[in-house]
Order: sequence, then structure tokens, then C-alpha cells
Amino acid sequence: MSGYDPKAIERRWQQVWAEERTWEVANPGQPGFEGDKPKAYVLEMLPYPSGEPHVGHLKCYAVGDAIAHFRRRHGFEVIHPMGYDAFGLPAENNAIKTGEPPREATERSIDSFRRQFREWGISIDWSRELGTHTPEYYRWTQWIFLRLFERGLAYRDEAPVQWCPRDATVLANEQVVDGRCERCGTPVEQRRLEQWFFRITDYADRLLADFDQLESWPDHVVTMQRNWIGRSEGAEVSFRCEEVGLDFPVFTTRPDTLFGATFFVLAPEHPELERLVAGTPAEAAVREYVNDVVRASAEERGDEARPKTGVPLGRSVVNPVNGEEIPMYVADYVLMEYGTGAIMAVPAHDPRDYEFARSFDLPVRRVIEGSDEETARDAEGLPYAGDGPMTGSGSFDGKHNREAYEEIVGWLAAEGRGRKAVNYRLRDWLVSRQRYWGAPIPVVYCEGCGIVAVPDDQLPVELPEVEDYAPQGRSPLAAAEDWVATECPRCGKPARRETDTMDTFVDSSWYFIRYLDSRNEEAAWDRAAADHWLPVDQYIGGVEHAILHLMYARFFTKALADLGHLDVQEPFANLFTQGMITRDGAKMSKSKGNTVSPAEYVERYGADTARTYVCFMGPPERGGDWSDEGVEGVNRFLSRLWRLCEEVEGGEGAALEARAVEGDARALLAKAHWAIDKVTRDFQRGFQFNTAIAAVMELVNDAYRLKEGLHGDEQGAAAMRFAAATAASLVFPFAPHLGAEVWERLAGGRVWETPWPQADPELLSSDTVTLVVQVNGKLRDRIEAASDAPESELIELARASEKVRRHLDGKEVVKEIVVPGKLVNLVVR
RNA sequence: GCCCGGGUGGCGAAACUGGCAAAAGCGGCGCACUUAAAAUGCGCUGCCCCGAAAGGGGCUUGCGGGUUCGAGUCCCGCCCCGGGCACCA
Repeated sequence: MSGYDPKAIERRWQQVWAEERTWEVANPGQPGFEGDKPKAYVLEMLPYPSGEPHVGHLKCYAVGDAIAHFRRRHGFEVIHPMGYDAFGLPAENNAIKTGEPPREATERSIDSFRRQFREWGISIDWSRELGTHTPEYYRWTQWIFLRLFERGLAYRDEAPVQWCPRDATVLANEQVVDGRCERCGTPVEQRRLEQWFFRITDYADRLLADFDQLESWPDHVVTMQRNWIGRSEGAEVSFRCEEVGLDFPVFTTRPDTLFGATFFVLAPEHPELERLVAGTPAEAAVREYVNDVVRASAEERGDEARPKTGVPLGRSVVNPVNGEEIPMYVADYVLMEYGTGAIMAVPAHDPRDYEFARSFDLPVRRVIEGSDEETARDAEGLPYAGDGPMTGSGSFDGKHNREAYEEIVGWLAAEGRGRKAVNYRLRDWLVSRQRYWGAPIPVVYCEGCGIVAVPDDQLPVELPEVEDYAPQGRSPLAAAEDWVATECPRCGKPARRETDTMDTFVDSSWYFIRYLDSRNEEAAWDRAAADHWLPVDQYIGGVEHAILHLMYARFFTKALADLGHLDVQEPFANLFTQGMITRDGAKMSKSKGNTVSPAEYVERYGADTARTYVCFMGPPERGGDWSDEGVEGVNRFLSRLWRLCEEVEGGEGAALEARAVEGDARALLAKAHWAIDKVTRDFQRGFQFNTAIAAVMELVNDAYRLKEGLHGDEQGAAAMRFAAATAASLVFPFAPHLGAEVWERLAGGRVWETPWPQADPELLSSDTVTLVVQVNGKLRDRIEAASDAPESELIELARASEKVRRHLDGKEVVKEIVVPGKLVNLVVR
């Protein structure tokens, strides 16, 4: 006996897979294309190559690979590609610190990722590999940018933006967390800058509606996106300021409370503020207030607990529903980015307006009556956000507010003072970055022609070499004078290149399409290939991308479909989000020193152990705490399977006629078929790999337990071989090397070319069952009974039991409940 | 505050559609093998009480109620932990 030697086994099979290009698949029209098989696109989120892969990567690719293998053995032609999201800040910040060009550090990391993915035995079609930082890739990122630009979906505009002073770049809204830069944690500042945006807000409704088209996404991911898009239905209502002759539209979700508006508030950034107060006594105070607000950080301003502040403008507007004049204020609780940057304040029915009214001693007018309890809670029960009959609202008095809602909006529309409106929390996607390590935005600025797109045949606009990667409030690319100075593609006169680069989320918003045709030099992809493989049938990745990446990719897919380049509206039909692995209960980080290096474990126990362990830790969608003892447990299991294989190797035949087998051999066969059924169902019910692996462990344990009794005869030996081969077949998606090796030794041939086993129904059921007998719902006895015994016989059996009788003693049985094949419950009094 | 998850032995967990709570793993204890240890194999392992033992009884899925012959699972009300959003009118 040689013992389990994962190194030798794993090296051997990795070589086979590499030499034979086992996992490569062909596109329509290419030789080897298997159009008769159903396709399955299995995709894990592409890694950001920084340093070495960590356990999160191991888990993601172990889970994805198990799914890929499972689908292949169910007759699917599985496409399972890999690439690298290689542009981005960490490599660049490293470059600033060490002077090493980001390309070099990134390439080094990619080499390490590639080598380790091969050592893990992940079944990847390497012929499709890509890196988003290569000109061959970003050429087409730029091409897509230009298509969006042509359609007005990419535009340049001056807007208040979030600026990270540490990274010296603007950020997308999605990249600001609690008023801080998502990457470095520095509080962000507001700046007014001209930047590039993608018009994702045009797609807000479709991004919401098409959740219906998805097959299976985790609810919480859908909910998070829904909240992020933040659709609100309401009305836009115009309030007129006669003194300056201006109309101020507001957005409200509560037009039914219009009669309760007692004041009016503008955001400090409101463009008409200047005009309203210029030359008035309020001017100085307003100016000072606005300056203070602008200086405050987003974090301070976002703090709800802070008392409301503001300044009166000395102006008033007219409430269109009752002609009442109400005073105007400026206050920072009103945001310029949402709605119209102005609100009608209804203190009786909005907590923020109420708070403001209290501070400034403004009238509070109730226009919706509450239920009795509601009113009783507080002296006045205000602010009241609920529903009820209207009051103080002219002809609407007495009507329920929900009913009056439509009527009021209708009246406003007829009067030309308002209309139905929808607002979104979602903002357009800010995509330009003042950083080096990204795809250059392919436009030039010409004095005569303005913004001019770089023609397609001049793509890619290659990233120039620079000496200093540090941003100084402008892109480092600006220093590459030779590169910046160019000529206008339209008029030929001198022009200057755009020096901003694109957000890396742009790169990762379409990579799953490029995989389908990654070597294409003529086009971003071939339509036939895209139409064949899309959508991704199973997408796997971390929840941290629930909003950003997934929403951007959905937007890209829709935009590209609208432009006629794709046939699908949704990129990812099914999504699986894996939970995070912790150590000692804490998120792994270098500073805490609790990181786990997959390479170390692969070296010590082999890739099969490492992969199987991360799938066994717990339900894959949940997190789990890394345990070295747990790893050893899994290693012990795989070793046991290996030794079992060595013991039963040789001898004739593994397949058996189930009907002909008896005793322990039959019991073991039945267990094997039970395991087949269990593993198959666990795969189908949301990838419950922890229990699937546990089932294979049970099978191996049973084989050990029954081993002694089975060695003697031919039938027993065959049953043992069948059990071991079945265990290998079932464990193959998790431990592919060991699975392939054991299968080859016991059954011959290649397990990945062998169809997934099917459980024999005859072996899943047995002639006898353990009947559970309860008295008043409490377990009193277990009795062996024929599985087809009639109810009357089961009751008789139950009553005959000594243990049961003890509890019936002197009492009357008032009811008998029978669940055939399972249980009898005697109810006594 | 609002929206999602989750709470079950010493630990991470299982439990299909309401029907034996705790599978498999880890840890612990014991036995075998060994000069010994490691490795390996086998067995025991939720808590409490009675019993020398065999055995018997009770309790137990965050808390409190409810529905049901029967509840970890369904309903109502709470508590705690994790995540997301948050002055979005």
C-alpha cells in the first residue's frame, strides 16, 4: 500500500487536462462545435489580480467548478472561462509607493493566479483567457464607450461630484460608503467638476422591471438593487414666486398633503438661490450659510441626528392649491441631487419638516386625521405619516387621502400647476477617473469641433508610459505631453486627448461577453457566439458586488441589446452569492494577521482537500470560520476513500444486478444509491454541497463498517467496488483529481466523460420500515413493520408494544393517527 | 428608523411538504494496534433526575403566547446578532 499521495495524483491529472485541452469548447461555426448538446455558461466573477489568490477565490472557484462538472456530466456543453480584472487602484498605489510600473506588478500577480488555478485543478477553458488591461481587450472597452457616446448614453457634464482627496480622483456614488471613499476610507469632498457619465438612469425602470426575467437570484440581492434604484411615485408641483417671477417645481410623494404646506425649502446648491436674494437684506446671511454647508463634509451633512439648520430667504411662494403665500428657506436637509432640489414642507406629516418647523417656530397644520390611538400617543400625534380622512383641505375634506390623491394630481395637471412624476434615487454613473491605471477615454478636445470621438480604426487609444503615477488633481496621463497632443480626427487641427481613464467597473461590465470570442481582432465579439452562449446560466461571486458590478453589467447588457449588438436583456439568469470565510470569527486581513494562504494548504494536503473543505464548511451561500482541524477531517475522509480503493482494486466487475444481491452487500448497494440520490438533490436544491459531501462520507463510512463481512464472497467484493467507485464519481465535482483516479482504477475510463449516476428507485425503498409509535405525541417505541402494511395492522402493532402499553394503562384511546410507512400516534385521555 | 438574513449540543452544523431533533464533520472520552508516540481502526459523546447495573423517567431548537393528535418548521407579539440603505421629500 502506498497511501494517499495527492501531489502525484493531482500532477498526473492536471497534465492530462492541459495536454488534451479537456475543458475547451468551440463556438458555432468552429470545428468541434457541439451544437446538438444544450449549452451551459458557468461563470465565476473574474478575480482582481493583486498578490496571490486568497481563500475567497478558492471558495468561489471550487463552488463554480463543482457546478460546471455537474452540468457537464448531465450532458451540457459547458463553457467555463477565466480572466483578470487587471486595471485598478491597488496596483497603481503600489506603483506610486515602489515605482514599479503597475503593468509589471499586475502581470506578476496574474502569473501567480493562473498557476494556482491550474494547481487547484479548476476546469477552465484557457483558450479564452483575457486580461482587461491589455490593449486587445480595452480596445473594445473603448469601442463600447464610443457606441454609448454616439447614442448620448455617455456624456460629459459639470455636476457636483464626490472627490476623494487621498486617491485624488472622483468617485461614483456607489463607491462612497458612509461619506467615505470605499477604497481608502478617506472622507469624500463635494466638488463641481466636468466629468463623464453613463446615462444609467434612463434604464432605471427596465432595471426594475426585468427582475421578472431572472430565473433565480437571491432575494436580498434583488432587494438591495431595488432599494438602490429607489423608485418613488408622486407628483411634480409648481410653486410660483411672484416677486422674482419664477416657478419652483418640487417633487412630492404626498400631493394629498398639499394643503398642509406651511413653508418652502431650497437646497443650498440650488441654482436660483443667488437670484432670489441678490441685493436683499437676506443676502449676507444666506451666503454665509451656503458657504458653511459647502465646507462641511458629506459625512457631517448626512448625519440625521444633527439639529436642522437653515436661513430664511425673505421671499415667498404661492401654494397652487389654495393660493396661500408661504415663506422660503434654504436648508441643508434638502438635497440638490434628488428631485428638483426644492421641497414643499408639510411639517404635520413629515418628520424632517416637523423638526425644522419646531426650530424655526413655523406653523404646523394637520390635514390628515389619524386613527384614535395614533392621535392619543402624542398630544397631537404629529408628525403623522399614516393615512386617514382629510381635513383643512377645502373641497377634499372628509375624503380618504388615498382616494383624493389621484384627484389632486388630476386637478394640478388641468390647471397646469403639476403632473404625475416618478423619481429615482439612482444617479447617472460617473465613469471618469483622474488616474493612470485604467482604459483611456477615447475622445479628443478640439478648439473648433469640441468633443470628438476617436474613430474606431484608431482604437485602441493606448495607455502611454509615464514616469510619475501619482495623481495631482489631474490625471497622470496629462504629463505625457507627446501623447496628449494629437490632431483632431474631424478637422485635422491640433487637439488634445482626454486624460481621464475609465472606472474599472466599466471593464468588468462586459467581460463575460468577450470570453465568448476573446481572440477576435475584428470585433468585440461575434454575434453568433454571443447569441449561442448568452445569457450566463450560472453566475457565482461574492455579495459585495450585489449592487455595483451586477447593476452595471445589467445596464451594459440592455444598452448593447438596444444598440443591436446582443440578443439578451439580462446577462445573468441565475446568481449564486457565496458567503465570506472568516478566521477566528473575524474577516481576514493582513493587518490582523489571520489570513489563510490557499497555496500553503494545497501544498500540505493537496488541492482536492482544500477544495472539498471550503465546500463542506457549511452552506456555501453562508460564511464560515476556517478551521485547521476541519481541513484535516476532510483530508482524512479523502484518505479513507483512497485506502478503500486500494483495498478493493482488482477483481472482476463493479456493476451488479441489484435484485440478485442480498444481506450486507445489498445494504451497501442501497446506501450507494441513497448517496447518489442525496448528492443529486443537494446539487439541484441550491448547491447544498456541505450535505452532499456528508452523504459521500456516510457511504464511505458504511463501506468500512461492512467491509469485514463482505471481503469473503464475490458478491460482497463487487458491492465494495461499486460503493467506492460511486463515492469517487460523486466526490469528483469537489475533488476532481482523486475522483478521476479512483474511478479509473475501479471502473476504468474517465469519470468526467461518464454520465452522472442515477439512483435505482428499487434500491431507494426497502421492504421494512421503522415505525415510530407515539402516545400523545411523545415517542414511546420503534417497531419494524412491513412497508406495505395496512393502517389497521400498524395500529395493532403499536398497541401490542410493551413500552406503549405502559403509557396507555388505564386510559382511554380517543384517537389514532396513522402516517403510513412512518408513524402511529395514539391520543389518550 | 426602513429592508433583508440568522439565532438548534462544547464548536461550525443537519432535519424533504408540520411527523423519530441533533446526520456528517470537528473537539472530547475510551478501547485495539504499538516498547512508546504518531498514524490507523472500532466504540461512546445534548442536558437533568432515579438506579450498583440493566433499564426507566423528565427536559431541550433565542423569549412569551397561539393553531394542531403532533411545531425547530405555521400564526401573533417581543429580544439578540450579522448585512444593506438611510435628511431621497
